[in-house]
Amino acid sequence: MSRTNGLGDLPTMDDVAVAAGVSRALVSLVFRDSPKVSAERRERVLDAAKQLGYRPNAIARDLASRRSGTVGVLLNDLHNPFFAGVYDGVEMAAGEMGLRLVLTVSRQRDAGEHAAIETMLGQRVDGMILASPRLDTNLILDAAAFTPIVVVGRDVAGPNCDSVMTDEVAGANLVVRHLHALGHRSLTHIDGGRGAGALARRRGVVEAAAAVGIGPVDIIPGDFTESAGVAAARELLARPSLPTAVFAANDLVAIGLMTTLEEAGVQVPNDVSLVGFDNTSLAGLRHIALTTVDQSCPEMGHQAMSVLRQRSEGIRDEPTVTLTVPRLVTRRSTSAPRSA
Amino acid sequence: MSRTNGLGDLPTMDDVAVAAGVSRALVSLVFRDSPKVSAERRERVLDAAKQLGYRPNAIARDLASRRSGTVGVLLNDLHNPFFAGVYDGVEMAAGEMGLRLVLTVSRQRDAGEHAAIETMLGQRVDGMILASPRLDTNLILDAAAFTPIVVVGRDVAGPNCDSVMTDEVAGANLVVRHLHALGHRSLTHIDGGRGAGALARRRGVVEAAAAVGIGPVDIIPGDFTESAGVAAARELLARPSLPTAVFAANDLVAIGLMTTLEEAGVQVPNDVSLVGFDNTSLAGLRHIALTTVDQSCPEMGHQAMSVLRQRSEGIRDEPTVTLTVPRLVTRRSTSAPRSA
DNA sequence: CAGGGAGATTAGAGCGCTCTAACGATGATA
DNA sequence: TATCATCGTTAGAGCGCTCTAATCTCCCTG
Repeated sequence: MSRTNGLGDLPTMDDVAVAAGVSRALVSLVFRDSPKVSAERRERVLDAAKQLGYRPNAIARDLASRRSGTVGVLLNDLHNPFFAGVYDGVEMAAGEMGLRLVLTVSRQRDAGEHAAIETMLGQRVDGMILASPRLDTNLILDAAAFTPIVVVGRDVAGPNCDSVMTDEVAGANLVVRHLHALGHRSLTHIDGGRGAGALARRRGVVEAAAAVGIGPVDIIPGDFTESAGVAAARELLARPSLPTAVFAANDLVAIGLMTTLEEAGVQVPNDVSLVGFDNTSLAGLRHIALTTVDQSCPEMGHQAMSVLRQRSEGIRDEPTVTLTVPRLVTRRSTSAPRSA
Repeated sequence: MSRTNGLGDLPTMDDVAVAAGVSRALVSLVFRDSPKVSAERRERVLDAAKQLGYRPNAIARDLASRRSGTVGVLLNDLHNPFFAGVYDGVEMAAGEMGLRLVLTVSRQRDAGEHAAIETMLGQRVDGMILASPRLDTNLILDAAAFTPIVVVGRDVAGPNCDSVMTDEVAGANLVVRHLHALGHRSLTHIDGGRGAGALARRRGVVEAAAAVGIGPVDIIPGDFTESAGVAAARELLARPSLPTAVFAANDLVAIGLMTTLEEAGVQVPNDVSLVGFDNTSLAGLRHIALTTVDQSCPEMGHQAMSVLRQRSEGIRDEPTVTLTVPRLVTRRSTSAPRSA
């Protein structure tokens, strides 16, 4: 993109000022909705602006005012409805607060995340919300030295950096108790690997299982993608016998599992009960009907914006981790084990 | 977000210049990777910059250089995987061309779209890609007076404005011929309403149906959402008899239909064959297995960026509509009608 | 009618960078 | 030795706005 538009130069505030016969400062006041402009002048300025097709240059405004008025939002994977949910909440809160948002997508690559964060810092965003980043905690904290950061879905609290996430332990507890109540006495967990919150989730599963007396949890490594679910299913199918219940790292993984298992003739939930995490729109599809944990993505997004504002207004000082309360959503992918 | 970060002021290029004992102009050259800087000076500057934690201010750079180097991308609905696909293509092309992207999401509201476009114009983006906008054509063309625009999924060609979309007529043809070949002799179409491309799609359906001799197409109004599918299904269920085949405006609508029909005990495809459009990731889920039309979202996104670059480099001058070739993806939601 | 505000308007100095034109130093050329 | 490119470097004028402090009106008060 070498030239801008081939349409000549756009009118500036000075042009409007001349056309309206006032000073540039007055035009500036008009466009910032200042109450100290007389109705008559305001109208004259707006007329002139419309006449010229003037539109304030946000770049110049941001430079002169030394603040961008924007919050950067980093989403990891546009294909995962989890992020759409989080973004909904962020956007709603931003609207309430009159903030602009700058969205970037890192496509699940660490390098992409880092580059995206650097770009936002260069943009001088007034704050950043990182949704389920995979990036190294230290690199995130480094960035937090320049602008307040709120991380969603993972515990990265530190100086100038807060977190908003679900109470993973409580969530895992809900799942384990649900399966236990159905009669399951063993459990396989597909791990989320380096995905945000995966560690806490796994720890929660192990603890909860121990608490209700379900033997050592069988853990299969994975990540947060559908293909991890497919891979895990293949591994399970290669074994002499299937587990009665599988708790996947998230919905996407669960769907990969479900698909692959059913292709192999395994019935869900008759042969294997399946639980996901996130309660994405996918889980709710009647055809999937996945039992899962709702961590209220929009609420997390909304909270993230609130925390960010509190921090940048100085109300908040100590690093905090805000936990949302998870909720079990029971659907048709879980039932009593065949043996029971 | 009143104050920036409470961390004091960030170092500027001047600070780096002083620290390195050179002029600001030289520092500027270094950060723009100019070949005319001696290796020794370059290193000295980079050292000083690292020392100070300097990061170029993109806002100032953009203002001084009179170009933002960014392309604005407007996505309608983050929950529809269609947009994730288009974005993938846009991002890939932007990466190849070394352009920054600014993403905005309008959440299916016309007012949101308009505001988002205004914001991007204020940002002085070097171009805009609008994915399936619902906005009035004239408003889009107005915006095109300020910066080149490429519209994806809808025909809005005009001065400084191009379109990239699937050959809707060909797509509709594929579907109609597929259903006809299976033995269907009547067809119901759920319309996409004001959604991008819906008009062309409907026209294609009607024409193709006439061409193969399938009677007048039964058209039910709707839009591009899952709930439109639910509503359409309710309407169908209220009738004395069901159609043998339904072609939904897109995958989301088809899924809404499928869910609601099956809840009512109707079997897909035994009782009703169902076809979607977009070949989103949802359609491919084994549990959905929706026959649909692939319009290659990433390819459209990629093409959109190419067209945009051609236009801003002046290679392209006449408004053009680029068509991608649709492809029928046959899955389990279609079969011969019961009567056949 | 002087004095004092309150309200409306403006001058002017930046914000942090880019970019053109000019500069000094160096070595090649005549 | 004077002349001239060439290369690396720099001075300085903006880019289009914001924002503080000053100014200018107009009206009220005593």
